[in-house]
Amino acid sequence: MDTLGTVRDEDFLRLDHQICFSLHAATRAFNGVYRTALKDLGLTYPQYLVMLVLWEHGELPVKRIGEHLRLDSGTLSPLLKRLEAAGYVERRRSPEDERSVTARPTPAGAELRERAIGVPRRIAAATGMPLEEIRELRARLNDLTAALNLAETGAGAGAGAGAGAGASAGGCVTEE
Amino acid sequence: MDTLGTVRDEDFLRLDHQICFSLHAATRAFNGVYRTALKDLGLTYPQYLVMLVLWEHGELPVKRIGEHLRLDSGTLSPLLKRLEAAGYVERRRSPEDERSVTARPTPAGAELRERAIGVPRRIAAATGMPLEEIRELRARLNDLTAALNLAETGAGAGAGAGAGAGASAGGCVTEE
DNA sequence: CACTATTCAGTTGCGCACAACTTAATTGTG
DNA sequence: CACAATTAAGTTGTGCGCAACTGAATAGTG
Repeated sequence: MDTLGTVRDEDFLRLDHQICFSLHAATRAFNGVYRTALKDLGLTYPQYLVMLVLWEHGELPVKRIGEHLRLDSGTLSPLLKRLEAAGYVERRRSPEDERSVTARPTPAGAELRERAIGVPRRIAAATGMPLEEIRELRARLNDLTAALNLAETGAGAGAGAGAGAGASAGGCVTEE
Repeated sequence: MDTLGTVRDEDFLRLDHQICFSLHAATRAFNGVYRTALKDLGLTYPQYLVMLVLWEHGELPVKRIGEHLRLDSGTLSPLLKRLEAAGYVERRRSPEDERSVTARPTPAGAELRERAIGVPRRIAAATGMPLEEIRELRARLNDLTAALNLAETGAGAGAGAGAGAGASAGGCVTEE
């Protein structure tokens, strides 16, 4: 098996190109498929992610939505404003903490879920992958994300094994 | 093994949430790590991708860069303008086809490669993955991207096996 | 040759992502 | 209680990604 030490920097530049670009391209390909699938619903893909969270949890403070999706208020505030303008979401200041704003689906937003419920199946079909493989890939990506987030927030080079990768995933993605 | 037919739509909504979000999150985590790694060089991650292509191929028309990275002129034109403003890239109209504009690294851009050559190793270390696993993941993502692009550009539901997925990847990513 | 169709780069407009900042409310401490 | 530190949302500015469009150059057709 290759180790980091046996590969020349030159080769790394090429491999780097490939892995990071693959991820980049896969995400944009996913976005493209979602874009068409969500066009009828009038949702963008990030808006859809927010609605998935709200459908699952009901009313949530912006902060909590951000924790589920790893997004900050700079992204969520205008996004929620647009969802509110579209009539899918209601926002209001929390009575017990005036700093906090909670969002929840309106009746129209709840109804939207019925229309969105066929979307994931179409996406899964578009991947042409069996569910088992999709799950496997998901697990791999979660490990990767956890390792990268870990590496970025100070922890050493983290060069060793992939151990501990799964640990820091807690609280990130909505776990199953 | 699961097939698409044995899973309820409800469960799909949750799984969908997870796989597409995992990809989304992994890409942003990658972006974050690159952002810090590229800060010294004054490059963003997409600018780095363009420089990788130019370092490898020398002078290229905007069109070709876009084919390598799956980006259109709407994204590349302003990006190349910024790279030009930074002094890393030269642009000029092609003499034999006045519609075409070619870009190539300036001396400063070529010199930048020497400073960038350590970046991929740091990224690889941050993933905490052995190279074999990275390659495996990359292959999986390329299949996924190919299938999604295929599904989007007309071809039927593409629900069947993953067969043929690798085919349409030709011409997309810079192959090894 | 004239004239349409295509190709390529660039621009505009919109939404997302993120850093940096502002404002307001709450918490903690002397 | 007063006052600093923290927390939550929102705002601003920059860059990417993409759809839709413009304008110029080339290719193709009668």
